Amino acid sequence: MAESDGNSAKRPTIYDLAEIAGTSPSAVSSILNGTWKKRRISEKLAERVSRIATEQGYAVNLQASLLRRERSRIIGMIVPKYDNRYFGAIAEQFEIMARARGLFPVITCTQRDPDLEFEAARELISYQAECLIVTGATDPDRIGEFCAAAGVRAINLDLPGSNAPSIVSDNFTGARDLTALILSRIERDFGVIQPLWFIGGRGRDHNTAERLRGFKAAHRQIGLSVLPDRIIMPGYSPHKAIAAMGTKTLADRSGLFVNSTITLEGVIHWLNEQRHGSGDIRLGCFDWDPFAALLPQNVGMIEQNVPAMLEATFELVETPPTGNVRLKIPCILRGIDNYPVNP
Amino acid sequence: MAESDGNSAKRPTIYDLAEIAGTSPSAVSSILNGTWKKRRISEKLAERVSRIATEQGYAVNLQASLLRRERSRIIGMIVPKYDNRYFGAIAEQFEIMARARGLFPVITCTQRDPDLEFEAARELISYQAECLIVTGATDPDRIGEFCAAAGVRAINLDLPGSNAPSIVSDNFTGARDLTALILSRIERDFGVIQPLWFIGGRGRDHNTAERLRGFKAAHRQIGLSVLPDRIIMPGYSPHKAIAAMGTKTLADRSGLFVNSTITLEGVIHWLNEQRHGSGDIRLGCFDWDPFAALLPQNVGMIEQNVPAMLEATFELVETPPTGNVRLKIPCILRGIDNYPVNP
DNA sequence: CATGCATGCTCAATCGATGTAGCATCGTTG
DNA sequence: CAACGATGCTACATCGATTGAGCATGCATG
Repeated sequence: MAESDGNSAKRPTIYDLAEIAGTSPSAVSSILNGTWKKRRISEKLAERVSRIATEQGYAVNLQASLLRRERSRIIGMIVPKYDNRYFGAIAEQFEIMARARGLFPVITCTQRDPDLEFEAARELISYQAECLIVTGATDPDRIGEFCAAAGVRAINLDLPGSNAPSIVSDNFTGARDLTALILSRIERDFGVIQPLWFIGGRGRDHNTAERLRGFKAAHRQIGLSVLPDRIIMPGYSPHKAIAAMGTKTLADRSGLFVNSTITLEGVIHWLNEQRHGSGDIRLGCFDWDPFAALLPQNVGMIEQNVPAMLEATFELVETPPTGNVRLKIPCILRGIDNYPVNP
Repeated sequence: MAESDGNSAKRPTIYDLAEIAGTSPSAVSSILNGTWKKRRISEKLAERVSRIATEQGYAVNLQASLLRRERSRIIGMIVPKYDNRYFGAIAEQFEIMARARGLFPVITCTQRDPDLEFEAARELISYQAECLIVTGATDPDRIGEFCAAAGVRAINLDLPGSNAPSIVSDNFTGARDLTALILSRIERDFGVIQPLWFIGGRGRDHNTAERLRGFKAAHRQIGLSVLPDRIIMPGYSPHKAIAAMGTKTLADRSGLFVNSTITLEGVIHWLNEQRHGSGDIRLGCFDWDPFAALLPQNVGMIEQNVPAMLEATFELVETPPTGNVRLKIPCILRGIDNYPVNP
């Protein structure tokens, strides 16, 4: 970044304002931080100093202020991506709810990169965050360990860890219900009962494992067993999904369980290329997207209950739990009955 | 937030580490911030202190560090929402590019609320941000004025202001080209040449005004004039779009210019309710969304060139311009030819 | 053996805001 | 008129990291 011009005035401090107003820095400080009544500063001086502060474009130096205060009221969050509705909603709701509680939210995006996750966590702690919400981290325990050593509280959101309280969706039940829905729609629309494909995610990832467990449970419930070669876990990005599916052939009347909206992008791309565009496929997707819901093949989406998850998060923030809780928040199944695709 | 437990150790400082290591705080400081070679600290001591720092979970207190340093390297950004691909991409790219330049990005989301925008800007300046990227602000000049008074550089992104350099998409050309595309598709698919509807945004909003200008220019180009009662500007949110359209009747073979993906959500909802689902409508939308692109009625989307916009932004960050530049970044028209909707 | 220089550290002032302790002035009361 | 309380301020230490100045030691050189 360019050095600030020599001529452009430096940011004014309480010492500058005190000199202009002909008073002391202490008075200025207490006037600007609202404690002036308690300190018996006259209304007259308070008004004059406030006016000068506005004129000079004063903004408190939080570095200095927070250094002196015992609490920062900063609450940090790391999120992996901003490229889908789920994490977007988490970030937005988090900021709103934090502000409503008089806290200062700071969010950092970490690109699903374990090292960047760790560096970002360290950075937020350096900012004196009093609490860290670790969202969708690939290695939450590494961060949890550091937080513990630094004496900062950590809460895992979306993906659980073993050394800090965790709040996750009930992935098993959500996936089981979505799988059951897809299976029943295939039967209704195509008249066939057959195992589905599972596409997206990583096998070591807790949520993917849980969803696969739900996926299998729903199959078992109607006497089907899952075919191992129909489980494709190449990660989350669209192009990885496309590459992984490139090797497969998908019969008509197939059903797909798609593990995330970002994977769904790749899946749809692939289906369109394979001329599977129309009525010969049914799919459901874990996570909600308003436009994806309109895809003609789509029979249902799982919406994770972001407000409930964050409500639970802030409850843990406000009253730290004893022991290592793991909360499961039920998901919302949004069944879809789009216009008929087989006219 | 709950007070930190009395028993949990406070965060260690360089003084704590110095005592443990049996050395001075200065030595510890220089070892941990990388200036120790210049200060002729022995490798042996450096290693020992580093080890102790790791053991103790030390993280530098940025409040103290930044207070002393002359530069913060913090670069702030405010964005209105995280609920669409455009702002999500801006936020994500901004963080990546800032980090690549050795800067510390801090982003705040302001809900399109002018007061919150201003408060957030003030807060970022209080964090000692050296530069503020003001994205999609409803009142950028208010923030620009404050930044000028505080001696902090501001750059307007997405929506222009009059007192700071601005980087905006070429909304006029983008809208004109998209409008021309929709008009030509209506002629091709329906055999009619008629004015389109314009839906979404606010009339006083610069981008909406520019897009409307492009919308009108494209009509003029083929000898049509725009009908004033077909211009609906109720804001951006889906439910506002639905409410505003509730009063209108849309003939078959109509064409719609939709001003944002978030408005499009409401439009699609309304169309489906009105049983306009299938092949009797064509629309185009300003802003890109991968799933919205698959809507059968959709004939094209404008993708704003986020990488180019941020490239230009960081160029301004690095070499502050003289005078009040306003850069226009061309958009990308993504024409879509979805599977036939009139089988 | 005095001098110079390199090595390996420590000391202390500093950044800006905060808050406790304290000072000066004024009016009131016994 | 002394004592006291209220009013309206100021002085100063403090938070943790940084950094220029400086100190002590060891070794080499004339």
